[in-house]
Amino acid sequence: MAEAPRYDDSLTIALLRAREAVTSQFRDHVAAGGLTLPQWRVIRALAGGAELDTTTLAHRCVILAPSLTRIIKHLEGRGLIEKVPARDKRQRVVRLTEDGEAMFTDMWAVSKTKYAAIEDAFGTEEIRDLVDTLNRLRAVLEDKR
Amino acid sequence: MAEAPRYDDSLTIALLRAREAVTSQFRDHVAAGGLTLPQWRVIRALAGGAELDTTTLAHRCVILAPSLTRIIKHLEGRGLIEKVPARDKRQRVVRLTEDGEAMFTDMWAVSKTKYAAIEDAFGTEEIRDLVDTLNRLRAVLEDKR
DNA sequence: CTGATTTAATTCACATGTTAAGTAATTAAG
DNA sequence: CTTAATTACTTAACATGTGAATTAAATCAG
Repeated sequence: MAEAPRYDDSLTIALLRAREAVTSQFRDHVAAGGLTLPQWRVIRALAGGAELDTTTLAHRCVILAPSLTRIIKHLEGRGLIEKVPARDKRQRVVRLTEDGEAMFTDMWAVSKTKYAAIEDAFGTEEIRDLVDTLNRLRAVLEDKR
Repeated sequence: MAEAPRYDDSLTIALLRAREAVTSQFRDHVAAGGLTLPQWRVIRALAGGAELDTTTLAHRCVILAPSLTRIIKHLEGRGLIEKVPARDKRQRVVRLTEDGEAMFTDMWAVSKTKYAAIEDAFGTEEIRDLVDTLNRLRAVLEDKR
């Protein structure tokens, strides 16, 4: 019989739980605006007039291309984003509509306070260190591939 | 126009990316065994003869109950896990079959080396600190609710 | 310029995430 | 003992995750 792995120590599990703990702080607020968290990440990435293609958006929002295709279709149908003509006709470039910018502005105000509450609870510097550590870990693993 | 949020600094994004970077180290190996990562987490949680109910399993594997219902059905259909009669007839208690234990033993050997490779690349102590930090963050946020 | 290759998205198929509603068994109130 | 409340899952419906195949446009080789 194999040794029983210790699961509480697992980096994978810790990351899953921490991600859930953090994102759940925002989920209800975002849902109140009729958005899911991935949809909100897209809105946020486009805020301030940015015009981004699908590949860039997918990377910044950490969403896979097939999911992003569906999300863009959804948000476009709701009138929150719109297509922008692109030189390269393979690309789909999008930006927020006026309604989309308004939606962002409304929700961002509250979202900021929720992020601030997390910083208050855990420590601003500790969070900065954590983000730095996570990014270094990612860099190391991506080099390994 | 709203201020453009800085996305690279976002704790949420950093967690998403780090989780993806870590889990992707295991995905191909697990897929070679015909399993998904959530399915593998269930196998792993049951390794060594453990008999666990759905609620415990869901918590340990960080899988929501509806997903776990499907996963259990799937793994049972493949003959990797089996039901165990429970006193409380509301509960669904499961354990690995012989095939399931064999599957775990085979895959765990390689999985361990992959985890060790991550520790080599990033530092065993750094990872322990990171896991600790993630768990403290989670504890703080869960208290806040 | 033509055909082969590469790139950017989309579509497809299936698995999981997520919330809400439903079902059956257990426990608690009286 | 009987009923109300709770608990443990399950089911349903929709959104996203994931890998493979497809389509269309741009680029490259000759």
